[in-house]
Amino acid sequence: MSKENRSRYAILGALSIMPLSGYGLKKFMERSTSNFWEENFPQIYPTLKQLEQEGLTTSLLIKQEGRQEKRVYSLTEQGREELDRWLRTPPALYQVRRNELLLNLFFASQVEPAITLEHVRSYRARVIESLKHLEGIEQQLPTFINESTQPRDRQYWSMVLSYGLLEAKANLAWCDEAIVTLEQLAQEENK
Amino acid sequence: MSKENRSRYAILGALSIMPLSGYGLKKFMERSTSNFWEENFPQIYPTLKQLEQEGLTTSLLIKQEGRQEKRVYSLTEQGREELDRWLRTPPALYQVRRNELLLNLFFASQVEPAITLEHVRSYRARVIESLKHLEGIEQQLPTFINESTQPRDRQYWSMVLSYGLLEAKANLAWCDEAIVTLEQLAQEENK
DNA sequence: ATTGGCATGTAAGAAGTTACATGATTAC
DNA sequence: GTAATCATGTAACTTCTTACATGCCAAT
Repeated sequence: MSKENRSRYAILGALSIMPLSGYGLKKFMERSTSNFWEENFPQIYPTLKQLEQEGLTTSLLIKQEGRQEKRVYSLTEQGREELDRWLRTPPALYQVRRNELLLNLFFASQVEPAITLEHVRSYRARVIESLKHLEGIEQQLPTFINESTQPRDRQYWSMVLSYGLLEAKANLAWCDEAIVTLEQLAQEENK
Repeated sequence: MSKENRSRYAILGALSIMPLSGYGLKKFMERSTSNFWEENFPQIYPTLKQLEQEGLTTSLLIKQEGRQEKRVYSLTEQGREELDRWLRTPPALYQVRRNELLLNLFFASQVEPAITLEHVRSYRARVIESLKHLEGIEQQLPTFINESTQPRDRQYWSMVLSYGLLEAKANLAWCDEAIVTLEQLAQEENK
């Protein structure tokens, strides 16, 4: 439909690994791509319907014992082609990602350094959390592969993971540096 | 008005450094915060009007020789308080930033490694560009200060800059690592 | 003449988030 | 009984981007 809608490709990509229901798609993303890509239900369900209308997916109602039936989607040949076409297209231009912490810091000379120090400290805590999360995934990668049909995915997934790890480590290093600076500024204030 | 609208604060922040017109605001952001925060005209002009209605800014029509007159906005006392209140609020929770390159890589086992290699190479070129840009700003920082009224900004701005530099260097290191891996995968394909 | 910078906006559409709405089963 | 997980969606709203629209001045 639209040119910029990349949710389609996230969904086509996931379905290329295994057929999934809307709910299953969300769970799949939470387990795998959540560090750099997520979709919510209000995006997933309408998109799945639309993809089916366009002939890129087909769905089957699966009956389950003691549980609500679910509609499981899989890629059609056309869907695979569309995914392939997108994979060959250079990813969108570097778009400025907004960073509210940096925006805050940019104007932070107007409040006491102790305030900003707190902001950076809690950011640091989140970076640590995210780093631990990624290291957890790193150890589970070999297991993750068994579930997947394509063993070649492993190398790609570990590249993606490495991106996150390097970035998190850089962020952590920055936090430590910034905290030292802010502690000094806070001390100077108290004199 | 709304809870999540942070464009307001980017604008209030910029005006706290110096009074600016809508056009001037855009230029100011391009020169300073563009690596982590940008606003477009369709956001800037309506927001400025709204801020004035709320009493957070006041404006003056400035006549210029041989040029169209401009409306220059500055913060009111109330505007300063609103900015101060925001500066004291912890920046929004870590929100997942979508990364289309990583999404592409995650599913990239389905195309030839040479394709993905090209994507990473052009990403690398953009990282290098951005790194050079940041290093340029680093050298201009002392000059930048003279224009500003608040000399204390310098330390904060250099912290913000350092964030960008560390991140860009981490991204670059990742690119080099990924390129080696992809070159190997591409060679294996050719055997 | 034509490009680039200064200057201000509107309209329309796309994208994304939050809240709402429902209901079954399983584990504690 | 109550929280968590499975399961599917809609409505409303906010936010953001692109395209459109205009016009002056300075420099090449």
